[in-house]
Amino acid sequence: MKSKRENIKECAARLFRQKGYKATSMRDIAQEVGVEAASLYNHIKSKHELFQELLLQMANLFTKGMNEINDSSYTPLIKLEKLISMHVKFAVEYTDSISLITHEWVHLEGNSLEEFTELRDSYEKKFEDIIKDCIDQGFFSPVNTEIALFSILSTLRWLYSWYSKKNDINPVELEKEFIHCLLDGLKKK
Amino acid sequence: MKSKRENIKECAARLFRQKGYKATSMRDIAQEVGVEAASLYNHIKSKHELFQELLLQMANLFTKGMNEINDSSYTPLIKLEKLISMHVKFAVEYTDSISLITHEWVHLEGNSLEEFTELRDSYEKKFEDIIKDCIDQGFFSPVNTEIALFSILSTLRWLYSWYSKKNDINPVELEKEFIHCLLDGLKKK
DNA sequence: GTCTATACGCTGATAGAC
DNA sequence: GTCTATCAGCGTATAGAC
Repeated sequence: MKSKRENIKECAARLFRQKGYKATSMRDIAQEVGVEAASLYNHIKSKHELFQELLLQMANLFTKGMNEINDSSYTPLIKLEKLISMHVKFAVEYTDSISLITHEWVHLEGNSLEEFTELRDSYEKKFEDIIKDCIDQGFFSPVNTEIALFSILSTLRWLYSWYSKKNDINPVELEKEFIHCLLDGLKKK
Repeated sequence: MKSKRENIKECAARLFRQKGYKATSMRDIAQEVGVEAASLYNHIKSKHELFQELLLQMANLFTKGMNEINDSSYTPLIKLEKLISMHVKFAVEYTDSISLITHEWVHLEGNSLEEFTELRDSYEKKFEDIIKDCIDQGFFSPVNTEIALFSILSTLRWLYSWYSKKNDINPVELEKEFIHCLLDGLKKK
């Protein structure tokens, strides 16, 4: 059974995604939940708390997934495949919250902004290191790792929007296509 | 000499990018320009007019560029290279306004929203058709054109943010790297 | 826990003096 | 064209009855 608080968070995520954080009012959220705005404050402290919780939860999920994959004994190439698979999985499972990571994080304030950007930067660094390993170990031809990272991450970040347009697509199929499309171009011939 | 109106638009674009459209107030813009908020209304009709002008201007630039390239007699592969080159050029030249295209267009209203999405959809369709031509004429191996389009466009859409982080990079070099990175993976071996 | 009532700051925009 | 003064409306959030 979903708690009232969980329900509020889901409604908020949906609206934040559709209209943006700043353009979504507490009255909007209340209407979506089916109560008056004042009642929301029995379950949450503020609008911003709601927002930062959504964002940091996602950032922590990605960090946890990255650490598990990175600490494994897979080859770096397999690690990249696992990472892509994780992004596809999250895009399907958390379509709304995940959109906030790409678009709305600028509205974070204070500690939560700092925490978020640290998690993100550290994630990106680990991702790039794995690409470097792929080159060092002869899986990839030598490319500009920064551009390769940037290109892969950009595509993965837009996955959620693309998936919501075409949700007739089988996630397993999607994953296969993406691994092929993002990695095969980098491989040594 | 820059008109006052042009100056207001530039200041607004910078702030819309940094804080988002909804979070930027007319008083913010006025401060950046160096006047009182009321004075802005001698040059513009409303905040939204300012916003939609910035967005539609960029959308029309892209459409114009696409049409010129598409109507040329280049091979589809060269057309793609020209398109990437155009994206790099615009990302360098219009860094602020271009960010609005990716992030802030949801705040468009009425006719301007309709006009914008039509321009964007038509742009994407033409882009995909060129990719299809590349496959048909044997430049690319047969791939899922939708995913290829999506992957290329996602990367190009993030160019501006990446470029603002690393503006020590030579745009000409950048262009070469991107053409290599985005197209070589698709080519027939 | 939910409601109604309300505080009060900030918003986009206008009126009218200079 | 720019300013000061001002408006009506909406924003988040709280107080207190039930």
